[in-house]
Amino acid sequence: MAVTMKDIARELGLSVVTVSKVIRNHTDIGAETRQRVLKRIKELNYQPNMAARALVTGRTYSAGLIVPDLVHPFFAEVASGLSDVLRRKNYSLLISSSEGDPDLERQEIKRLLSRRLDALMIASTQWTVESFRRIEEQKVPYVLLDRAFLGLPANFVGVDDIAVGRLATEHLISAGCQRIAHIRGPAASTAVGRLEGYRQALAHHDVSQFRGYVLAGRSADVDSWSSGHEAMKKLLALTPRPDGVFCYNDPIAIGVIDAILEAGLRVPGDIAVIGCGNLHFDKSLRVPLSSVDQQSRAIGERAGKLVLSLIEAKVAPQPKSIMLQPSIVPRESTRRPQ
Amino acid sequence: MAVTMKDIARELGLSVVTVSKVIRNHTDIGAETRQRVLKRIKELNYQPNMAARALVTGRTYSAGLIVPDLVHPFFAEVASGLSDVLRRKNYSLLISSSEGDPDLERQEIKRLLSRRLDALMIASTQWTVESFRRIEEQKVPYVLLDRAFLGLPANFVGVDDIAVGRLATEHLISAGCQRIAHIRGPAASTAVGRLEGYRQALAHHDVSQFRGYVLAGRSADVDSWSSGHEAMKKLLALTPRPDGVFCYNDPIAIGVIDAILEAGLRVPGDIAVIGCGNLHFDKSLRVPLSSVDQQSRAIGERAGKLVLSLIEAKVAPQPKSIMLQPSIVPRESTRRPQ
DNA sequence: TTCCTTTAATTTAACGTTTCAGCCACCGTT
DNA sequence: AACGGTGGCTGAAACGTTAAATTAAAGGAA
Repeated sequence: MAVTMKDIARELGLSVVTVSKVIRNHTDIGAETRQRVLKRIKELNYQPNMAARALVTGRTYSAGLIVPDLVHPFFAEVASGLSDVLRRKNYSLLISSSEGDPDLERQEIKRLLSRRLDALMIASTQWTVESFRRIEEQKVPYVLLDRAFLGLPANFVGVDDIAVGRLATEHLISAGCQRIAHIRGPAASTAVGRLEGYRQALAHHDVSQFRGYVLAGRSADVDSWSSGHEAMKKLLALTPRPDGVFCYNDPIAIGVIDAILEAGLRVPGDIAVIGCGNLHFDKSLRVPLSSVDQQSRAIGERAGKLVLSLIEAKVAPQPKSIMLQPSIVPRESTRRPQ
Repeated sequence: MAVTMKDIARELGLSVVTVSKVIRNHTDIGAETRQRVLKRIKELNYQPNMAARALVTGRTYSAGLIVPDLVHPFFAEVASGLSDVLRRKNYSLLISSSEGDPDLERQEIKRLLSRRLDALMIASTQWTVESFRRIEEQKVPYVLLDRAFLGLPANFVGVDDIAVGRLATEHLISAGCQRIAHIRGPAASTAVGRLEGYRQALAHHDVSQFRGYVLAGRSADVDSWSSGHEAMKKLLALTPRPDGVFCYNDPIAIGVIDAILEAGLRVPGDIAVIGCGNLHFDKSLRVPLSSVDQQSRAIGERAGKLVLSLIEAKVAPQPKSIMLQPSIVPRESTRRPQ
């Protein structure tokens, strides 16, 4: 079917090995021969068969990425940054979605492992570390994205979630809020970290903590909006009523704002709101939304560089944890006169 | 390194072929032998080496997707739908981004072809059909997504763009608009189709067309917002001023709305606005945005089914063009008292 | 008994590369 | 003239699998 080295070698009266060496830029080929081969390669539009190459070298020049949701802007940006870095080094990227389902995720890990990828990157929705042991057995380097696992010494790239919680809460405090609630995310490390940062900030600045001020958004990513909307209705029923809300992510924050407005209150006048994710359209919302930037794209880029270095390394180096620092993007939803 | 068939065969005193046949469910294996093999496979967590399999069968069980921008919700949803369909049939998906750059796209096509993928799907940013000829030469089935090429009889899955333009424009007409402007997209088939639909609707309903009412957004996807914002400022300077604007996509529409509000006018009171894409957050915008739903996810799913059928087919069937029908999602930005 | 069929396995050869170990001719030394 | 080095190339083997052809043994029909 497609052109092979053998075809080229036969045509030019050379051995296959010679052609192979030209392609891989070996030095022990004469200038004239090299030119002849290159010329013919161009003419025939020859492309090496990566499957064959992979078989003998054991390297596929491709990496896998498993995310819970491709459509979520955070993961889309991570994927984009990643793909950018890998492309430059001639790596391909296999992307698959776990749909937030741990079983599906395990299955995908298995599938990707059977493709003998050079590395795996996973934003995991698992509860246990069993899958990762599997990966380690196969000696495939892997990097956890966004969500870390306590007690699993693995490579990790993500944002510093404690800092996220701390910055957001301090931002509300400096906007003059006195009664700050938090709508937290699901039981992953990210939500735990942000909650911890929230607590730290309140404690550090001597801001009172009230009963019932920390609520869990129902289901994390599936329709965050209604999750935030519901939670905010509960918060509005409390006495004293919060005057600031830090939300696990932006879609939740949007639901929260909608609930506040529906109740006839103003944002940020009565209640200030901050989210996390810094989505593109935050500035065009009914109330432009203050948010914490998670450095999504940078996470992808750093992860890309990290896996490339892992692949190059002959022996597996000590696992590395890369924590990126978040930053506040203030907008209308927290702009209050002091 | 990893477990191979040879290992299993040796341990059980069988030939490699027997093991291979068990894995592929061949009938000519005794029940007892089959059980022994399966048991050992489980225990060792054996996974077939896809590279080796691909080498001999010529099929990689993977497909490639090239999009201009992974972060764009439209392509993210297409990818998501696609990945869903392919996963069910045990296919993997290689995704790469062309960043909207035709040269990069050509390069990515080359890269993916050298991986001997079973099929390719491309939302192309090219001007010429040369790349596609290349793909045809290699006899790899491919499907164009979203953007078609006049005179290239290729498989295509996308929305009916003329219908998009027609529906949007008719929606504005039925909202009582008399002077309808259009901010069009770049020179791809999608923008051409939507413009055509806009023209058809105006003609069909005897609505006047005014000089300067069709503007091109500067650069398509790169910062559509400011593109829409700028264009709208030009439209506001015209006499007569438009009372309805149909925008190529939602980000442009958001920029348009912002420009209108900045000018001290009301949406939809003074000017109604409709976009295209039906993005998730449309309902939470400053002015909830009416939009045309493009069926992004369905496009991905249909494309997935189409490529699967192309892969199964022994001879390349007649190219098939699948046009999905768009639908209007009315919201505040076009809600006008008659 | 002999011959044919069926079942359950095996042997051999490919797939398209890379790796490794040579080989040969030529050159400059001594 | 013999030697060693070097530049430029080749042959054989391997990577892990599947496809095609073959064999061995057992069972059934004549």
